[in-house]
Amino acid sequence: MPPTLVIIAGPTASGKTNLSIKLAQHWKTEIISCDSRQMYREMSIGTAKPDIDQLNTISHHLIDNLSIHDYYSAYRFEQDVTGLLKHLFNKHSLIIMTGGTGLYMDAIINGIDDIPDPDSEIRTMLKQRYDADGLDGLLAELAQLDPAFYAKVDRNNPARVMRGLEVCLTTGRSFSSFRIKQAVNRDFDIILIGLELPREELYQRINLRVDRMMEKGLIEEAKGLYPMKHLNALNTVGYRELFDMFDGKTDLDEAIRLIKRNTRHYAKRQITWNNRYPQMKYFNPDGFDEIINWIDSIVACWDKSL
RNA sequence: GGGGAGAUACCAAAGUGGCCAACUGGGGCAGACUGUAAAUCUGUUGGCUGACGCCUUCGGAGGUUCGAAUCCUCCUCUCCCCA
Repeated sequence: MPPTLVIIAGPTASGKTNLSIKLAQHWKTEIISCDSRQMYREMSIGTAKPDIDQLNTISHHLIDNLSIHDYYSAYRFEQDVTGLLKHLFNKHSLIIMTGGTGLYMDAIINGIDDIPDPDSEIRTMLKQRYDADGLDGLLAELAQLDPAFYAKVDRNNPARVMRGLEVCLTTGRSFSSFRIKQAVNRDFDIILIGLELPREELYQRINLRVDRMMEKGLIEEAKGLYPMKHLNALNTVGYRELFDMFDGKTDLDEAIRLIKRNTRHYAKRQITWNNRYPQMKYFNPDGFDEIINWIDSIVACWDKSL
């Protein structure tokens, strides 16, 4: 059997965590998290991390490995995961990766070009320019420095425009010149499993989970992080709505309403993202046996062809 | 019982004779996305159509008008105030 990475994808609250742990127990293997927020050790309740028992049952990687003050990126994730896998495949022929961060997942599936980390001062400067003067000046500069990228960026999207610029300004080269979509050859196989629920049911689960987070003390957790609210890691559903409440912009009921709504929106974006993978095979999160059978059948097929 | 206000699309709410299939917000739906991505951005939301366009809408029934969500009459319902 060739080394195999089974990726469990699906929108938030679709049951990825529980299912992955059951699968990991079945195969006696380990789990790599693919979740941009569960990496931060300062956040727990609002990111729906696996609980202590779950973490003790199965060993998880890339959870609590960062501080909210740290720099991180999809490229670093790709480096971290490929490094980890090299090591883990010595112990297991099958590894599970679970999580909802589409871009990170994509960095593993399709690879991601090697682009230098941006200079943090340049990043800050661009943000300040944007806040002060808006997008027009930045767009004009981007058109100069990288006409090819300028031609296809979404010019309404400040994040995209600033990203292009920060690379141009940091490296002295055009952003486009780095974005070559270099094909990757992984020395392992990937099986993509998507979890799917009727929309209505998914939304119910989301609403319920938010209520549970509140019961577990999300407000307290957010309160502790409030002084750092400007950090990007804290620009996260469940936290920023509470920060607004602390600022007196909303009351508690409204904050909860918004957390639920924004989580639903987030789930929808994840579903849309996953649609880009025609090879993704969808299952109901309760379909444990079907999933096992499906994966076994694929692996058996590969074994035969070897 | 008397007086007043109002009924608009999934919800809220503008519109007060033609520019209205109807502002706006919410909610929904759909999409883009190679770097802090739980982020950031876009489209759409009466029906049919690829499109031109056509059809049915603004509580109900009539009426006035070349033309009505908008004016008139009656009816139904809701809300508020006084009793």
